[in-house]
Amino acid sequence: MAARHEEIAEELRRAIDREDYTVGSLLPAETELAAHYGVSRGTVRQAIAALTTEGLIGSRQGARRVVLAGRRSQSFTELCSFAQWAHAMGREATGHVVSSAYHPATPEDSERLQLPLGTRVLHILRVRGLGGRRVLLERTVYADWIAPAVERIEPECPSVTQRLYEDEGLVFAYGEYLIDAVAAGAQDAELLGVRRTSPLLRVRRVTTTRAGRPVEWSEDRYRSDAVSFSVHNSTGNNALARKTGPAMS
Amino acid sequence: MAARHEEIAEELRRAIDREDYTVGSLLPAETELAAHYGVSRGTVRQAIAALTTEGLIGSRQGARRVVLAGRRSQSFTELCSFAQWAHAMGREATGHVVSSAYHPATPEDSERLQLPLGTRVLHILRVRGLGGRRVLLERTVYADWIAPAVERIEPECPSVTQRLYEDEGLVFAYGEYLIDAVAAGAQDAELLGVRRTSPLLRVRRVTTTRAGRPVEWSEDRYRSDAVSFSVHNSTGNNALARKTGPAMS
DNA sequence: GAGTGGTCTAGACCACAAG
DNA sequence: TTGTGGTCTAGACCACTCA
Repeated sequence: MAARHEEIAEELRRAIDREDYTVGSLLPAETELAAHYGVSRGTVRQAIAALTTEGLIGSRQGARRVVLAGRRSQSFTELCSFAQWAHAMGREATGHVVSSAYHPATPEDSERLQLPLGTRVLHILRVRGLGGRRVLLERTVYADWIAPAVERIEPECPSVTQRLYEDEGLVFAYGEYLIDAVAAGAQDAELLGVRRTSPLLRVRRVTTTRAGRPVEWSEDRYRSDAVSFSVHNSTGNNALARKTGPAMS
Repeated sequence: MAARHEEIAEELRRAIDREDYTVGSLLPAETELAAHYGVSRGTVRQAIAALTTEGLIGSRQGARRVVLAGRRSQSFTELCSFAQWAHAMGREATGHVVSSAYHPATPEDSERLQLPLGTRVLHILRVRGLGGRRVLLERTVYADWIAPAVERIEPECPSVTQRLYEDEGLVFAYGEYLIDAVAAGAQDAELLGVRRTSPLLRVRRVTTTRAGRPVEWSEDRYRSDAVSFSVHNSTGNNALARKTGPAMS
């Protein structure tokens, strides 16, 4: 059973999706919503806070809240799991392990995974497909404590994330993403079926458990004609930041 | 005077920056913090909610909160304003208008800026520099109601955002960003001083006022060796989403 | 000036984690 | 079992927007 504030948040999202509240229109006052749902004002505010961080509505003291966007963003799970994302869109995801090997943790591995230098970590190179087309190259490094479970997964498994949840109860809870563009190298070009020097969208990410323990870090390269990323941002919720690249520092 | 919960949030951020609380360590309990700051538990929770959406700390029911990251993300203002971002890093930003012209709003303009089809909107192409290097090409479309104010700004003005605030009191409050990679075209290559087909990071964005009124939309192309973007995300705060590109739809 | 959201309190009960 | 965060309430006062 979900919390009452989550139910209310979900009802409001649906109402926005249904265009009961169109983009640019005003939401009812907190007190009206509280009366309508039979809850206290605090609970309504909690529901509304969720929609605010999702970028769906905006507010200013003294004025009614405004509907900013109508599209529902996907859950964190769908962001972490390529297969679950594909499934939510009604498409089929494939996965294929190109190589898999243990290496001692480099200083970079060590810092990102919070492991001692030299710990044996598992490097895996995967090609991921969407609807029959190769769209993504994943170069992933797994922490030593999860590596054995990853190794037990068959090479063609479409959803590693789901398998790690089913087999180990492992849940991804936090992620940090660094996004830029790179030219396809020889290996990228061959595995993705694009020309060398084609532009690719690169995402370097670290994913951790609910307890803050890093599980994996990965460098993902997407075909730029197949995938893009979207971010909602506001004065009250600055999840996105611009960084200088290596050539500027 | 800032709200008490903001002061507390700021103190906690500084404590994390100072490494009084190191990454991976536990935060004091809510009740302890409430007693320490002499406020109620609700106020502490409000402060902590801010750090949570910033991706600095994580929490699970029943366990103490965990410090997830130490780096402070930049404000929304610094994301919107290239010049203010540069200034915060101790660098100098430049701007140069290459072309400026009115055009009737296309269906695309009309939808993104929520204006009637055919409204005369202002198209501006700018090259932005950072520390003497050209790093960004902005192709921006301004809504009719702000265009006259934009036209009055001199072509070499380093910060359009700041001028619009000073002259018009205009504040950017919400943004939606769509990020992917493209190959540099002939004009891109010439204006940015890179080879044709070089990978560029493309950001298409719409920015709106606090009242939810769209001000501008822009297609920005960054030299991929100069700039990247970072996003914090979690189960409770999914600002980031993956999208299929045109070639997949 | 009326209405609205922002802030803060003080207390209650529950669900979950960890020893 | 104990402590923790998660949920919810009922009320108060303030700051701001808008007619």
